[in-house]
Amino acid sequence: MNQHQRSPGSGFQPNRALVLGGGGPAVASWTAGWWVQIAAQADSSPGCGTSPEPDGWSAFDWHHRRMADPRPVVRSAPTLESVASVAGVSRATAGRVLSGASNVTERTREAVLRAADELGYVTNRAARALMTQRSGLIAFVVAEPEERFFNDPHFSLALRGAHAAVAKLDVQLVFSIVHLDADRRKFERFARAGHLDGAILASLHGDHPLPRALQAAGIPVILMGRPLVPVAGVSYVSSDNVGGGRLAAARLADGGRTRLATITGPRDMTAALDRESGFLGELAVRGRSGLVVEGDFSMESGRAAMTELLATRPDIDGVFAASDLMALGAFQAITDAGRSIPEDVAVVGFDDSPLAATVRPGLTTIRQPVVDMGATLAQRLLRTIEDGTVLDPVLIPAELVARESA
Amino acid sequence: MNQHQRSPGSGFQPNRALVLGGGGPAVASWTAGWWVQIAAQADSSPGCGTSPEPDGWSAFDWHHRRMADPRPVVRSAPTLESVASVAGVSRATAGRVLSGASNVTERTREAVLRAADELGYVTNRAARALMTQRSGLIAFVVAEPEERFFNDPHFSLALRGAHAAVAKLDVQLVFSIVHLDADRRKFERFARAGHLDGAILASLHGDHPLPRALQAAGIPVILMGRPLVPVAGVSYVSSDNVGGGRLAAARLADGGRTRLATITGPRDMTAALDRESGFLGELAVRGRSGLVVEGDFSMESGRAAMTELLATRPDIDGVFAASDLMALGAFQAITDAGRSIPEDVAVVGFDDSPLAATVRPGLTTIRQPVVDMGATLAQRLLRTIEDGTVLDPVLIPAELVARESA
DNA sequence: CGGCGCCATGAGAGCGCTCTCACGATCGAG
DNA sequence: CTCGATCGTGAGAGCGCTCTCATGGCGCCG
Repeated sequence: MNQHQRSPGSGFQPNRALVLGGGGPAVASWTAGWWVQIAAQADSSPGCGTSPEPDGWSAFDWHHRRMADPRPVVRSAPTLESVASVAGVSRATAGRVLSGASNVTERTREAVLRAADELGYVTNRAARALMTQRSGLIAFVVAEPEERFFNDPHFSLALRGAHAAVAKLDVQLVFSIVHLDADRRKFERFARAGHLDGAILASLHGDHPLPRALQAAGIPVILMGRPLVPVAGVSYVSSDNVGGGRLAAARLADGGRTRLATITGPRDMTAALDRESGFLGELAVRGRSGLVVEGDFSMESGRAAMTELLATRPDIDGVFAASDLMALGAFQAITDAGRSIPEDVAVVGFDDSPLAATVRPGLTTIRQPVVDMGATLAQRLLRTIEDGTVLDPVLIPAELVARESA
Repeated sequence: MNQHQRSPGSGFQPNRALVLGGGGPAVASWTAGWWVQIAAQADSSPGCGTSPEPDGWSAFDWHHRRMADPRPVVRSAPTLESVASVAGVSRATAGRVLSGASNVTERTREAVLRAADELGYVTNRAARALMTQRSGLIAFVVAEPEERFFNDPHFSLALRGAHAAVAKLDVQLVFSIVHLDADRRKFERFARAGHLDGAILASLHGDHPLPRALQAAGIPVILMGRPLVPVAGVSYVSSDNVGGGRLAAARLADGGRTRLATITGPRDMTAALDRESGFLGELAVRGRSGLVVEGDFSMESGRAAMTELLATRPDIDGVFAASDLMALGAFQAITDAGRSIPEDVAVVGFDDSPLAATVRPGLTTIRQPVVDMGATLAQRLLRTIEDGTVLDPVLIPAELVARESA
């Protein structure tokens, strides 16, 4: 269906990755402010024309190589010691000032700060971590196949919220996708070895072992979405999926639609189950019922489910898709079947993803404030890290965003 | 335009975040495998009903609090020392085995490995980092406002590629958005303090100071996209934007379109400039010319630009938008103007983002293999970190993906 | 059989920091 | 003026690891 045609390159060169000459010396030998590295064995192999391989190091080799590396690395980052000597005080006192302790004369305080500023001193995190058992690192972990994460704006929006919440603090976000069991074990090792201060876990299917494992390793955890099986001591932040499902049902019913259906998410996630039960529950309250087809939150599954629905019940006139992506898939199926939205079939989605507003007709959907959720997750996790308090789970209200599709 | 309507909550409660009782003890006091934390002052404040604030800690406070925290943290993670004693060897020998050095008898080797396995030993990264000056951390930095990052799939796809490339190694990705100057300084501090091993910088506008700053701090850097101003010792990976622009022009011209225009990206980025010059260059070769309107890669700017173009030259029949998002914006403007795609106006985008295939009509676009680029960036950065070699910049060919819109 | 070299191992010195403890100076109370 | 409390400061002990250097055992050559 799609024709592909290779680009000729700027100068119409042959069909492969181009390597540009120049643009910087091939051998590094630069000098830094307070750090000097000297590239020893040049090996400025000019080629590497095709995709450069990471020549299959294992994690093991990576460190091994470093050890074997004869390159002289001159350390010269300013240390607390040097700050102290410049300021004419002891290391202890300098440390006191820099970590904000009281019990310091204003005079010495100023002297130390001036010295630190002058030297461009920055606390060495490794050393600090070694003492404090705190790394200043929080992980944002997604337990989905990579494609899913990146196709669904949902996760990256949550990541954004978490990043924003953490941005002001001296905490950094480590990003990880943990899909396979091997990934998970690798991540667990990292968490334990890296003194990861805590982790936000998003999109856990079924009874995923990760929360329990991290918990057991003494690492505070918070979940995005209610877990299928509760884990003691692990809190979560979820949107009000049941309420959202209800809103969707009400919207369709109030709009006069009578032959209704829902395309659910994967049944091993509470988000899917709750949206479904909210939808069906609200219909039941109104003395109605609806068809149910299972999807997996992806656009393709939405299209397939809708196609199936249209085949089963050609007179269907209202659909609630448990994600916007599935709703858009449904859009395609409906259009392909020659029907129109919303005249023939009304569609309600879930998420209010950026796409919802841009498609035509605009997608009526249930908004869950994902960015806020991400921020809330980070904030509460920090709280738990700080003093061990495990806050109660939070349910964030969903709201209907009415556009043209229903 | 959009009506909003609040969700009633599962139980039709009032209009605010709901706090659930239960779901885990409010006070943490759990015991870990080899790590015990005891939550001292309970303060299980049940409220936090609205959006919980991070009660304004500075980076400073965060660590200060920790210091002031009287909570007894019993360290009991197995150390190299304990592994050694279990295996009946010295710490040095245990270390040798665990870091893969040779010069160890098979017998002792096995003994150490068994002991390590038994104790669930994991190398303490802080301690290792302190010695090796290597953190095992690589940053993926985006120098854009947050919205941009998250609205444009481009970046997250690159992040995905980088993550994939790094996943096998014992290296973790630190994710950061650096937009404001304050962000940048904070990040620089982190980089220097955290012994960040290297950084991938994406989407730099103009002559951004970050690469130079990191470079000066001795931290290897690689750029996604050619920088406007070259930085000595800093390599990059870019798609062949000029070639891509040419392909777009050729496609439109070959399709018989004669009244052409391009919607460019922001002129402070080479990606935008190169696509534009490729497009105009190819037209020039064919003895033609085209209108130019500047956008900023976002959908909204594409819509605005297209609206402007249609007003200026109502008879326009072919447009090259320098990003898919802008192309979709153009779609809207064209449709809103009552014209049809591709009959009245043909549109070519750039990126082949996931959206391109799903819109109707399908968007003809220039594919740049962003995921691969992300991976390549990570691989080359690792190479530089490893031995100081700065590889030559790489240009990755773009290719035309033909769909219905042109 | 003495001596040389090689090799596996252990002892120990830090990496840069935090934090405890001891010490001298200052101060108010008796 | 003396005594204990208070306070700012310095000395120093590690955190857990890597890596250098010394050591002692063994094989090999002369």
